[in-house]
Amino acid sequence: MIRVLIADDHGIVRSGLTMLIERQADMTVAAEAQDGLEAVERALSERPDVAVLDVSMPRMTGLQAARQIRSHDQATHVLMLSMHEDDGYFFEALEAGASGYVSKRGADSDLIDAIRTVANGRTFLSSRTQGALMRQWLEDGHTGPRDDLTPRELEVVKLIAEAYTNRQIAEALTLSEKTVESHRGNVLAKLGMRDRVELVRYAIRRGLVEP
Amino acid sequence: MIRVLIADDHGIVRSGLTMLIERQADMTVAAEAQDGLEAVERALSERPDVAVLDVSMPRMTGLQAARQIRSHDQATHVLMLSMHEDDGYFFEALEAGASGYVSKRGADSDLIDAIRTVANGRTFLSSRTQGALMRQWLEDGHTGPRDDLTPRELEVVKLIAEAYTNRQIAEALTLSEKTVESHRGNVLAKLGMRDRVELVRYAIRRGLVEP
DNA sequence: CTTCATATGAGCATTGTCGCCCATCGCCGC
DNA sequence: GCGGCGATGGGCGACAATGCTCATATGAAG
Repeated sequence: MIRVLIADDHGIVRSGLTMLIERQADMTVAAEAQDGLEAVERALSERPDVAVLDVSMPRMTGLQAARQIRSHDQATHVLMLSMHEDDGYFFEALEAGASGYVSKRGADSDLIDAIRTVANGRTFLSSRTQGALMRQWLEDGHTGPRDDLTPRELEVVKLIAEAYTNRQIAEALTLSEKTVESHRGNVLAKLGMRDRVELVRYAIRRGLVEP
Repeated sequence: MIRVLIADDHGIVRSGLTMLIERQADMTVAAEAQDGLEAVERALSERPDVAVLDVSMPRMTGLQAARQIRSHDQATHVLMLSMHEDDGYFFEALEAGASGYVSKRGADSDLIDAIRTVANGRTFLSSRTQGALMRQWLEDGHTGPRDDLTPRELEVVKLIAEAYTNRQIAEALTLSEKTVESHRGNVLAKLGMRDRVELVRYAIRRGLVEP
């Protein structure tokens, strides 16, 4: 019996998913959550085989929740549910430890197949595009490291996205303002961005901070 | 028997809604559609009692579809389904001829109640907030403020969150940079914020832009 | 041992942002 | 018609952010 955790902030969607899963002979819904934080709590207490997480949820995104769950419990496999198949969260989801990525646009059978696949410890991709992307991602040696950014740079980006000024970041990290500017400048160059506004969007996409 | 049309671009959501409705003794799903245009076609051919339309769909939004359906067939009542209860589409939905507005965040029983309510030609509101808004809307003769922000200010905020500089916004809107700064300044004051970084987060929270 | 990445920091010039005050115009409600 | 608000803009000053170049120390990788 595959025990599944459902996390989605839309009650109606949750009901639909639950009915879908309960209709399968080999699956049962172990818990439901209506936001990311609750998803992490329920995942750690219920220890389901599969956690189905919506990408976008209040309090904590699906990406952040996936990181939390995977870092505490490798036995729970994460299946990410997204609105659009072409959104930018695909790679981030894999880096956050997700074993599968399914679009809500897909058929319900896709979701069921995906749950069975990731429950067995394998990886599920919902579209051909993503299959190609995945192969490229693996070939590029992205198997271990998760970032272009160094830990220090990540810290700075996080604070920038929290609306800290360079000076405030310098104080918070006990650095010179100049050093903060260096890190920020290096990050902008690495990501091909122009200003902190783009960085904020990046940080939110990556689930580094909450909107 | 209440005959229902389901229109949503997310297959998994469609399945959930269909199961939910088919489980009711007095309802049946007469048709499904995966975008707005198809929703109009199916509504006009099947003439369901209730058309449940997602606000955001490809090819034609739920709002446009509602207008089309209502202008051709007053017998079909439209129930609008939205992602967030606080999005700006509430008033527009009513103006487009919707008889009800339900958030996907609500419980499944809300949706079922809403379908029965609008099938009887009455109006359904899914949340207390919307009840209050509705009363105000009726009292004000639908001059309802959906935000603290004026339309112009919303435009500017949107562009700020898209990483436009003041100068670029001025060009895009054919304005002076000074005017853009005025709008931005007024918005910052209204929302009690300090800089554009906070505005970006606000805009993303509000769903004005994608991260 | 040398090379490379990371972290740290400076100087200087340019551009962007923000706060504050002000003015005009048009529209709407009383 | 008066008063308020929204949209439009100007001016000025202070501060923040960005670009560019450069320098140093450290530790890991070769």
